[in-house]
Amino acid sequence: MHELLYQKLTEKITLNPEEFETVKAFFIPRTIKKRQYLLQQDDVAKYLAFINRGALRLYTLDNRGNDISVQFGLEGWWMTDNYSYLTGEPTIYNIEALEDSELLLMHRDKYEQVFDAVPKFERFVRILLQNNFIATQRRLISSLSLSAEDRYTSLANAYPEIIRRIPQHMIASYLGITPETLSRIRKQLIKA
Amino acid sequence: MHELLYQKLTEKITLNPEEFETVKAFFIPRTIKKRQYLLQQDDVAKYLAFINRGALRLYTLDNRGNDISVQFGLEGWWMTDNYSYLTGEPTIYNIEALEDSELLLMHRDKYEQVFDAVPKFERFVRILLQNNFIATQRRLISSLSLSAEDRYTSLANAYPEIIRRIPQHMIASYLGITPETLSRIRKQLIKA
DNA sequence: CGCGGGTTTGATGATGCTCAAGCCCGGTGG
DNA sequence: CCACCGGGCTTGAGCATCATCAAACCCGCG
Repeated sequence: MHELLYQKLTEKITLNPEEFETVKAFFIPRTIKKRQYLLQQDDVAKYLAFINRGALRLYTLDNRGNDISVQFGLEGWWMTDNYSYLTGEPTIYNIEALEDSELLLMHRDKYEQVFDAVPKFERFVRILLQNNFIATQRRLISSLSLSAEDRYTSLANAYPEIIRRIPQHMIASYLGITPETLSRIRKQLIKA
Repeated sequence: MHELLYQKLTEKITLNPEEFETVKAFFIPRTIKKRQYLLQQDDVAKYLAFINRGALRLYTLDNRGNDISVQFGLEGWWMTDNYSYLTGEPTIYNIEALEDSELLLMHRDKYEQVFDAVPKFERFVRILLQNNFIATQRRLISSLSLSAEDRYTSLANAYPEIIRRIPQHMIASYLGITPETLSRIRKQLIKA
């Protein structure tokens, strides 16, 4: 159950067995079925989720009620609304399960405690935040400078797994285009 | 010279006079003239800059050579390429002065040392990174969901100072539109 | 005074949206 | 086991938004 977590942590920081056991004890395993929610708008993000198996989506609604996919998560990825999780303010996001999923959850009450118990874990979380920031900035630049087709192909090259497992209309909203446009782009690409 | 820095730090963390003196000693004052560069593509971001006076712009070139404004900075703001600054990898960005500016610079060699000397400062930097991430995510959502006109008006409402002091074609590239389109949008808005 | 970069204006065209309809396919109930 | 939904994907036609290209204008600076 915790092998993937161990692998992902030790990619970024070195942990001896006792330290890993300590960190591990802070996580609550939970399964969540397709279409269930881990977080809903106006609630506080109580959990930081590590995805052991399955697929999640973080999205929000714009002022016209359109659904915008902000982030997807697959095995080995982390999901939460960092802002709400860290500040305790209500969130503007929703996190839903797109497949039956196994999660490891860390409650926000424990957040400071883990850092005291295993200081290296704080470094890990900072690296995670940092990487999220960099990835979001790059995505912003592509959304400002690339055509819809280029944005799709670069997503498909970087994360083929996302294309395979995530419904198309959600990928469309992630790219900032309509489902119709994405359908036409795919048709174009198959011909070429 | 350091009043604005003091003010900005104490908005987020509490520092006693000695602690502030310690932090202050880590910064190098530097003036930079309009059109000079603080950072150029393929270099390593050696400095984290606090803007005491003036205006800076962080931008990059897309694959067609178009200039994209990623971030602006005015008095009281911080500028660097966090990725390059923290990892030591070469940057893909440029930072140029749009006005004659006064900066307070912290060299990346000192970065870990300040944290040892004044641990609270680390908290400050994390809050800064965090806020950058949240702001970038929000901007991504607007760029995916709002029209060019709505993006312009919300920027103008949130940061009128930016509109006043930054050349129009740079604001256009920040919004992901051409200078011509921005000119027409402004004309429209004046009529209404 | 004239040069040159930035902004404006106009005409045209491409990209992607909207609205509407049909299709495909998996899930549900008879 | 089959028929019938219903959601998601596709297709088409017309349209809005924004880009491109070209030219004129404006104004600060040398």
